[in-house]
Amino acid sequence: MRTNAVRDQIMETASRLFYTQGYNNTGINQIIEEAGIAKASLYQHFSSKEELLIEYLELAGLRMTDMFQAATEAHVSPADKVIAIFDLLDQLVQRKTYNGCRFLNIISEISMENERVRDQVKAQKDSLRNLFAEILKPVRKESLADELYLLVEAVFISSKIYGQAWPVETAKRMVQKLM
Amino acid sequence: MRTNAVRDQIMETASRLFYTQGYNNTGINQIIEEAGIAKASLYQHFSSKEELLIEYLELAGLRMTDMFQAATEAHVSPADKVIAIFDLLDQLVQRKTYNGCRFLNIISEISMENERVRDQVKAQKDSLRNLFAEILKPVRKESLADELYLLVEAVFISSKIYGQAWPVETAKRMVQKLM
Amino acid sequence: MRTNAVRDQIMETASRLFYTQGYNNTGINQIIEEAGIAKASLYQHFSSKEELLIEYLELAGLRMTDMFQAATEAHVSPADKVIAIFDLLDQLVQRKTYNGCRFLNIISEISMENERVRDQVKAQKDSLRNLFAEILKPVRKESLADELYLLVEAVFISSKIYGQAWPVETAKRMVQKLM
Amino acid sequence: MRTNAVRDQIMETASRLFYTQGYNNTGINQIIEEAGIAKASLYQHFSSKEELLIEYLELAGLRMTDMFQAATEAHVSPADKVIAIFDLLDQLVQRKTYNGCRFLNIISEISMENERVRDQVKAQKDSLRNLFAEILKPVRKESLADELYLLVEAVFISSKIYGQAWPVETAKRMVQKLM
DNA sequence: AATGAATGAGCATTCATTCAT
DNA sequence: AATGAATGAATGCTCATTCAT
Repeated sequence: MRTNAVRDQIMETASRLFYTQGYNNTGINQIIEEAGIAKASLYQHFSSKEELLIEYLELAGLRMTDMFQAATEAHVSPADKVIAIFDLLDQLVQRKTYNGCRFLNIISEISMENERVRDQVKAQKDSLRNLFAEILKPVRKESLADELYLLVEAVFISSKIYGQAWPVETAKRMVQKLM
Repeated sequence: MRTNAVRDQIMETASRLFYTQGYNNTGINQIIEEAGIAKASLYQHFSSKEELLIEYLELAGLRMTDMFQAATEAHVSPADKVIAIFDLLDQLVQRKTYNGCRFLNIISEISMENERVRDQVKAQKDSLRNLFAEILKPVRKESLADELYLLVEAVFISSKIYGQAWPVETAKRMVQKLM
Repeated sequence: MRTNAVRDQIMETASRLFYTQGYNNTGINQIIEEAGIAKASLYQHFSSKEELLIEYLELAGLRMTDMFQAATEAHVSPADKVIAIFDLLDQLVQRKTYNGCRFLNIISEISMENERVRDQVKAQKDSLRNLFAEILKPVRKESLADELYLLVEAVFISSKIYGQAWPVETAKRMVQKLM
Repeated sequence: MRTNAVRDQIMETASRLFYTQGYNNTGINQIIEEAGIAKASLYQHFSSKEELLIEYLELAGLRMTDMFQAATEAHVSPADKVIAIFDLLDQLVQRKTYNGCRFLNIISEISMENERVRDQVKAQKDSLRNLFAEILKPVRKESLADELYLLVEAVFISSKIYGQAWPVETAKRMVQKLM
């Protein structure tokens, strides 16, 4: 699969709109208009709006996984790696453009019967749980992994609700206690 | 003001559909069809779909607050009260019909610029945080309140993603550690 | 038919709204709301919205005829009577609340196939033509009557379009020439 | 930009219906049905019903202006040109399909607060006043222009009310007197 | 005489998708 | 590969009118 400028442009536009406005609130017309392409061109590259959604989740998943992975690599000790992840999280949720976790947003918009979407979300969340598990394996604290994972979810969602710093700060304190 | 059967029937139908399918995926047409009433009858009782949403959130908020409150009242010690809340949570998220927290679902569907909805969600979440704070006041552990709140959110959302028991069980273990 | 406060209140409200907003742009709901009565009460007094319209035209016709008649009575000579009519017209079309002639407005809103409405409009316009004819009879200038009538219509409609004084002033000049 | 058959078909249908039934009494559904197209196709060409109205007025304005202009061109003297205009008017208002002046009909249907519509109407009427003014300039009788304009309006509106020939005949007699 | 509740038909508009070129 | 035009189905909402009390 070669790189394709038009396809990338569509994906980039759709991603931005899906995140800032939500999937259901974003129409095909807005996507093609802001991407500057014809409607039929979109359907040449993506067979349906749902296909666009799946790929959006794939892409967002890769990027998010990379970010978390990268954040840990500058550190050696498991504790420092964990802290680095929560520092990254801190940055993410305090951005002005923060509008919640892409995956948590989607599962509230899409019926849970939609297996493809649900699997994408699960896969992404599993990768985070695995990251924690691998970090904690050397110190035999794998059982902590899902606890930390829960805190990440808590931060994602409550930061969106309140638009304030206390949720991530509270979570960080909890991390200290738990480790 | 007598009870109004039609109005209640509309609200009940809308509530069920908003919860099981989501707000955006539920059309007025489906509501009136399943409620067995005429379209104009719906608009006689609710001035808009958004009004229906607001009242749905109000109602759900009252019920949820009552449930949590009631769960604590059978117990005396703060620790027992807290445990009772997480036991209730356990029951909720393991129901077959569980489809996430109504409030977390909505904030992912509705633009955050919608102040009325946002305020409803915040109010509901604040009431939970207050409940924890009041429970913990006698033992001077108010600082724990928001930590417990975060765990509740984590359980709500990750239970929806995974449809499994481990998130709530993990959270309960964390509660033990934290208290 | 005794006087009836409720009925009069409905008629007064409907008249005001029909004139300021137009017949089609005025809903039954707005009428009953602003009149402060129940919907079924309106239908107790008027069998349909069209009935309301007919009576509105009757009432407006009576008032308008009276006004023109009254304006002439302070004068003796036909010329002065005619001038008095155009002076009254001048006042009417320069009011801030002027929104065109009620009858001309209606015939553009209602299908011409509606005989009842059409007859009301014709009757009103005929009464004005007759007034001019009777004024001019003593001086054997009945043929002028319809010319003056045309000028009145011209003033009504062009004043509405332009919202300025020149149409009525121009018409007055024409009257001088013609007499 | 090629001619567009569908667009023209929509415009033609809308024009016919707006004229014969009025703007408010013509629904989008009737337009698409009689034009034989899908609803979304209409909205591909016209962004709203109001847009359809504006274009209808533009088109009608061009045609009307052309007709009046053309009527004068066969004549040389100002007097003959003026007479030619009233002869054309005579033809127009005596057509079986005559249902009033499109512009006068619209201003009674649409709120005067609608600037776009009001401007269209004024522009059309101004063009007629200008035509008279230019015709009369060579003989230094520009002051007559608005008098003649008023007579045209009077003919338009009273012909609609009565559906008879006397209004235009009366107006023609007045023109003779005035010139 | 008066009412609040209920209705069927209609409104203008937008949706994701497909077709012919 | 790319397009503009076309579509059927659905959207949320309003209309004038009627009914049961």
